[in-house]
Amino acid sequence: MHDVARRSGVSVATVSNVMRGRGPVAERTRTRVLEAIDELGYRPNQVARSLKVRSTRTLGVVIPDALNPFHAAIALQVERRAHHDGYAVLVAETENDPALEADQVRALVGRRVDGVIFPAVTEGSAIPGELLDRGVPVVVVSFEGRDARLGTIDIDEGAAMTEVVEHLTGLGHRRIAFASSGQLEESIESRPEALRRALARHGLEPVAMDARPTAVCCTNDIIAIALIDRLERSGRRVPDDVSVVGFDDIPIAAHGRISLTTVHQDAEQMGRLAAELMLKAIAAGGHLATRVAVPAHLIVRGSTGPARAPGGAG
Amino acid sequence: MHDVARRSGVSVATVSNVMRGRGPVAERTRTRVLEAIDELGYRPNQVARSLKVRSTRTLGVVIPDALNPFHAAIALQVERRAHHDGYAVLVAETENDPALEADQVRALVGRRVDGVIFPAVTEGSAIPGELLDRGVPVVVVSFEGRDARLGTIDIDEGAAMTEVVEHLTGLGHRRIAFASSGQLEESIESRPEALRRALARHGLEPVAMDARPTAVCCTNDIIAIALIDRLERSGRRVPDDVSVVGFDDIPIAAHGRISLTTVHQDAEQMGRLAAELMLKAIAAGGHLATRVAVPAHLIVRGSTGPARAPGGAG
DNA sequence: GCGATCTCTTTAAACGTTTCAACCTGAGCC
DNA sequence: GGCTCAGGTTGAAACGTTTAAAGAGATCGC
Repeated sequence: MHDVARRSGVSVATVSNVMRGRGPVAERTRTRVLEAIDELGYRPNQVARSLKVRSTRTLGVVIPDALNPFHAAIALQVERRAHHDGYAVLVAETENDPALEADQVRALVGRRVDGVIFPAVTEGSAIPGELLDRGVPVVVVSFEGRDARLGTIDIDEGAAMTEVVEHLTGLGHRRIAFASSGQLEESIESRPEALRRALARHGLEPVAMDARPTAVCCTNDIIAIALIDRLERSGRRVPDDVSVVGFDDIPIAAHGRISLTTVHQDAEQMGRLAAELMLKAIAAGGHLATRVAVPAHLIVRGSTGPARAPGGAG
Repeated sequence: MHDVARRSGVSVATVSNVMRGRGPVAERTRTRVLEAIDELGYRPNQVARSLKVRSTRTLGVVIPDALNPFHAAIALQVERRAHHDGYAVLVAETENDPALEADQVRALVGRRVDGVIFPAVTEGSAIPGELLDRGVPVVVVSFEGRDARLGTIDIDEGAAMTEVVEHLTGLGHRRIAFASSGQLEESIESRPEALRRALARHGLEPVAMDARPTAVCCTNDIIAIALIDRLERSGRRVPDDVSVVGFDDIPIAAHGRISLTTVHQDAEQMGRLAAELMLKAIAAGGHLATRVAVPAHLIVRGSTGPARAPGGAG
């Protein structure tokens, strides 16, 4: 910047003015400065700027697993929307490990991100609260409101699970199980609870996986698809022997050979909304606690079918 | 930091010393400072530090499509490795759009990333060169060396395609096509060329998709899997009517219902290598132009089978 | 008892911006 | 001609760190 100033015979303050487009600057000067800028290939140093204006124009996205297309899609949308407004995004993986999550968030705080988005927050985590205490706006996409100060993209899991249960019971299923990744640390999991409640309304209870369920609901599509593979490799056909339902509706779920009955969520919309909420909160200079609900509904495909021997043993 | 200094009755320089763990500091002082630090919940401002030390400890990862699990896996590994060394990663999506790519890279330069990694670089892009000119180390994962100054994770597509062609011709296929995403802008695509050369060695030439090929090689697994779906929805069975081979070996390819014959690449290893190359280059203070080759080899699964009527018409 | 030598600590100048207040320079006005 | 006033421009102080160089006590040898 000094070089540009020297070369165009003005002060750095003026250069700053033309870069920022504010403050009055004579047309002649402006063009002279602009020339100098591209002769020198000058690119303003955002870190200096960040230091001065106390804003990094950077968002943190804390994601449990970038390989889950649902999470990836949300993160992608956030990135797009953020880039559009001149924000960059720092992604941090947690691998579902609370210690790593804490570590990552610490790093983000150190880097002074302007806000952090959790595309999937773990149930008991105190992290968002800590961020809010530090004055960092937070938006989570989550099943239900928690700390009132944070932005929430709400998905109505209860309603979705009700649809699932009605579909399944309508097909004659009574022994229904819930499946999630083994290393699930009672985290993220509001879903088994939602299922339990929906079943209860039909006088049912979830059964264990080794109780030969005729249908199983999975915590997400990845698990569901893996389960189908496991079942079929061990000789049980889906949906003839057992029905499987997923959650998220990732792209592969619609593939003819997979044809997974699942709960559809609009990841693109959710990501965009999350980013917009965040951007708005930042612009408003504070935590605007908003909650926006997005619908989720069942899509019936080929992985669910009539129960084999309704109510009977396997 | 001033607060910490005041509270513990020392100068900011001393606080800095204890934070950085360098310079001699008396045990008594150190503990006093540490106490003050956590009483105040002080977190050093990395942006100020970055400005001073002229290093942001941040890497840029420029990725065409975060929804492609192969790219996502590489990015993920980079993030892990980088985090391990105290680096953060800024991800930028290009959506295969050169203009957006340029824009994103400009943003990264403005933010003074210490290096940028391209998990998949577009063929004609001048971008890496520009970065190198600015003194920003670059590593690309790519098919062949280009600018000698950049780090390259090399994959031997020629050898892989040779395996593919041998497998296919061994099954009696002679009319073999190549398929890639429609909006492919002759970018990334060294693969059709590699296929062409491998075929030539058997006296064959690729045919067009509408010439009723008996086998088709896809530019990646996503395309291959989508192709299978399209074919089957239009009544042609895979592999009975047409064989399909992919590239990358993303996780779903191994699923029993998909069972895609494909070229396996170790994304995890590639990501890790890319990150390590970069970290090493940064530590060495320059562009250490290294090329590390990773093997890629064919995995035969169920999506390829004997040609129907060898050499004959569909 | 006095300089030399340690060990620990502080002073102050960066790093590259932004921004506020102050400063010019003409022009317009009476 | 002196006044105000507006448009342009600039000086300099931040922002929160790091780090080289200088300082301040102790300790020690003689």
